[in-house]
Order: sequence, then C-alpha cells, then structure tokens
Amino acid sequence: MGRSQCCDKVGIKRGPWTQEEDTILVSYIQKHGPGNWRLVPVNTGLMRCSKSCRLRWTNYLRPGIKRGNFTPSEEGLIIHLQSLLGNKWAAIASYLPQRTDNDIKNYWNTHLKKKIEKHQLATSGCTAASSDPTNVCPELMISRCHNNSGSENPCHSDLPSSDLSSSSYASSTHNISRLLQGWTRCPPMVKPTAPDQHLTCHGIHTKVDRESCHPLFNEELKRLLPPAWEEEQPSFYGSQSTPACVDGKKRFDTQNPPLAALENWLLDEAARQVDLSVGYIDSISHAFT
DNA sequence: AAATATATCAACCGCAGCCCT
DNA sequence: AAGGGCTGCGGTTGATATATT
Repeated sequence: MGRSQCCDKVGIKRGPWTQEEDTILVSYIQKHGPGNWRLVPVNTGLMRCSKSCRLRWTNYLRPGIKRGNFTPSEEGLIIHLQSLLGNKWAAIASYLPQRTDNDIKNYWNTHLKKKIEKHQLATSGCTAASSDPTNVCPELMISRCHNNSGSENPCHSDLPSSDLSSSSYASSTHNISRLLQGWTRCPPMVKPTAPDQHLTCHGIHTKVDRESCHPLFNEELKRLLPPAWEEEQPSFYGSQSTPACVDGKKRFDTQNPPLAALENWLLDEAARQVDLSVGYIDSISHAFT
C-alpha cells in the first residue's frame, strides 16, 4: 500500500493543538458533521493531516467525553473487559461510552497494568503465576471495583484531573468545555430505543434485558452510562447517525455476532460479581492500594 | 532551589480492513 | 476481481507535569 499518506507532506503541522485550531475544527464539524476527514484540512485550512483532525475530534473534542480520573466501577469494567477481549481498546471503549479508546489504553498502560502486576506479586494464588499482567483473574479485579463503588472515592470524581494552572492548552479540559458550550447538550453515543433495548455504544449493539439484569448491576450500569441511557434525547448527530456512525462510518457491526454471546456472558458475570462479599473484597483490596 | 527520576497522556505511526470504482 | 483510497485501531513516542533526592 502507498503509506505515509498526508502526514509527511511538507507544511503539515505536528504537536499539540492550539485553541484556535480546535475552534476551527469544532466549528467545521458543527457545520458538516464528523467524517470525510480528508476534506477537513482542505476545507478548514488547518495545517494538519486528516488523521490528526480525526484523532483530535474523537479523542478530545467530541462532545460527551468524560475526562479525569476513572471511577472504581469503570476501572473494574476495563479490567474485566480487558481480560475478556484483550487489548481491543475500541471494543472496550464501546462499553464505556464516555471514554475514548485512547484514554482507556493510556489508563491501562499507566495504572491498571501496574496495579495488576503489583497484585500478582502480592498474591500467588489466583492465576497460574503468569508474568503477563493481562492474564489476570477477572474475578479478583472486578470485585475491587464493586468494593469501592458503594462509597465513591472523592479522588475519583467526574471532575477533570487537569489542573487549571497547567500551562498547556491541550490539557485543559475547561478550554474544551468552553468551546463546546452551548453547542451540544447531550452525549451523543447512546440512544436506547425500546424496553428490550438494543443499546448501541460506539457501534456495538448491546442487547440488554434490564429485567433479567441484577438490580445492583443495573445501578452500576446507570452510573457508568451517560444520561441518554435513561432519558431519550435527540441525538446530536441527527438522523445521520446512530452512534454507530459517530465518525461517519459504521464500527464493529461485523463483530456483532461473536460479541453478542460475549456480552451476555459479561453482563451475567458482572452481575454476579456485584454480590461478592465485602469481606472477600476487603481481603484483596489492599493489594491495589 | 536545582537536578533528576518518574508518571501521565496527547499525538503520531503504520498496519489492516473496508469501501468504492 | 483487483487496486487504490480512506478510516479505524493498537502500539509507541515524546512533551509536560509532578515527585523525589
């Protein structure tokens, strides 16, 4: 294939995005919608390659993105999903509609991997003493999240972790919020359609039978999901877009059949884990702190 | 206070696969 | 059916922030 594409063109800017660039990109997408990234730098005059524009949008500017620390629930879900799916960050991100795959990947690499390694050093029982941190006992890890989820650690608030004093524009979530303020109100990712929902997160159609779900797990889910799960709101993307078309292109649809079974298992499994006894959880939770 | 080490995360790179012609 | 273009994904890098000495 003819690689390198636009990104090695002379004059293509790299490095952190400026507020000006963000504003241009946001207002362009506001008008034209996401997708057709090749045309974005052409039409906006941004000295960025199409890839860079898409990445900036999907990982940072897209409305509905939650930034800041991960909650214990999210943490547990990521660990659980990672143990099921492996490093399929996009697939994992589809279960955490407010988080980007990049965020999850970073969080895994910088936090969770270490915690798991630490835990495996501390306990020699659960797994078959693998040195691979991804080969973690999901029961242990997910239970940790439920241990903490009852009384949310104030450190794991939804507030951005970025410090306002940061000199870097790119890391200021407040700037991004400002850009998007008054433009969109609802998180775009998820829109339930019927009681027997085929919920869609980033393109994975997740059939959730709320009746059969463990009540506690329902609460967990509610907490993890954006308000749109609870109250139907007009989609930001209008008719063009089921969330499956967040980037103007369907994602994951071809993976639906295998994932459906997986999701059922996941939901069952997660629901069961909610019931883990506090004592059991306590016995292992200190390993992560 | 300065130097150094470590942690964090935005952004980039390159491959794979889908879509269109 | 084949080839090229475009997009999405996962791994990695590098700049910046923070902690430690």
